[in-house]
Amino acid sequence: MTSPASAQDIRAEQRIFDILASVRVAFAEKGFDGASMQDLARAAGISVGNFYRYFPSKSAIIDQLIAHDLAEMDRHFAEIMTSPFPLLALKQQVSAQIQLHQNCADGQIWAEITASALRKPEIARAADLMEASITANLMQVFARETGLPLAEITRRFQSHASYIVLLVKAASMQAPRAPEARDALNALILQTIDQMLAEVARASLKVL
Amino acid sequence: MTSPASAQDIRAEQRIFDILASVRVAFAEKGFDGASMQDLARAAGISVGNFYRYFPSKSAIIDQLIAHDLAEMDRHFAEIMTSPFPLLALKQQVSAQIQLHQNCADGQIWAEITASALRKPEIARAADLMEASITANLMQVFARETGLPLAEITRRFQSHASYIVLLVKAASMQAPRAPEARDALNALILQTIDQMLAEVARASLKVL
DNA sequence: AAGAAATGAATGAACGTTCACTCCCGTAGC
DNA sequence: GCTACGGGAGTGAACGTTCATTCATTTCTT
Repeated sequence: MTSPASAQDIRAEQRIFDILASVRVAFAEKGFDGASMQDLARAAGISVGNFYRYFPSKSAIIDQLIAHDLAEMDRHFAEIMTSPFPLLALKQQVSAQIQLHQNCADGQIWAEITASALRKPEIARAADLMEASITANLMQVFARETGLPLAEITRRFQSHASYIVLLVKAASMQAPRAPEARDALNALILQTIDQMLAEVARASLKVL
Repeated sequence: MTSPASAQDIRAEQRIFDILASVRVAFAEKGFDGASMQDLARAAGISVGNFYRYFPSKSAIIDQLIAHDLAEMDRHFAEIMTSPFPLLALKQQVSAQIQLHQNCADGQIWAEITASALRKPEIARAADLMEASITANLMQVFARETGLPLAEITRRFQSHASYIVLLVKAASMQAPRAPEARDALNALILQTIDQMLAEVARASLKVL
């Protein structure tokens, strides 16, 4: 942070934070293309014109929304890393995320990001950055848990990390279904994730 | 089929088939909302106005596109069921699909369907129908392989089928990445699918 | 009063859809 | 053999609407 961050700036930042939270719902309901500026304005409770005081364009809103999600994800990982058993904390976090994402709008946003990342280079860049950040964080957790050097962890378990990301994303993007069917499916997904993490944990035992 | 299906009707059907194939690319490139009728017309090589001689509206095009995909999927399953070892044939089919979908536009279309199914009820209905059809087909394959009654198969392995569908979808929706990373990830996904199918196969051994 | 915050009507472009029209080809009348 | 004609195939300009964006204006805050 290079700026002095006056109280005014902080208030503006908080405002942007709030607006993004409101806007997220509108985007989830209608999609990035489908939601008009009117929709976003209505959702955020401000006028259309006022939007352009906070964001230079509609696509900038989307960019910041994704960046905001990335920051939050980093915060989660920071929490995980402070835990005495990071792998366990990770498991709990993941399990909670899968349950949670299906209830709030996050799954729809992820689906939207995934779809538009495949055709809009700018969003693809943001999505790649997010995946890279998450897998890098996972590498940190793995390294911490196993005591192995980061380079070796990366070489051996990068794909495991990518797979976990894929599974969490896919789980959150699920269409709503009957509770028992959803629970059974979630269980299978979590089982696979556990397997991946178990493979990582096993790598550390060999060292011990 | 109740209609006599004159030669003219057949030609029109073929025309629609061709148009859908062209339109699929345009939708993949710009998304369902992002692709304008002008874009679709250009992709199909016909005028905008002429489109409305074949489809009553833009959303009808999307509906028929999905219906067309479902029909093709059913054809694949019919092929699998004629094999002497359906489970093996299924494995090969799935493996091929995962490799293939990432190369052609199918992954982007799936992502688009997934995203818009979460917010447009009509598309959600079509997507549900597709998932139901695929899992039903998988149940048939499982029943054929294990010799167990369909009801028991469904009770025990419905979630396995849903999980396989989820994995194949997620695999095809992957953002492009380095070949070795992609292959490693695909291997993990296929490993999980193999596990699911192995669980099904094990059910039949208990009977023998 | 001064400046920041917020408004919503105005703007031109682009949207999905329609429609009056041309083109083409097989056939009937002469 | 030539012409007139019916109708399906195809066109692209025009329609009303909605879009993202701008800006002159008003409302808050201090």
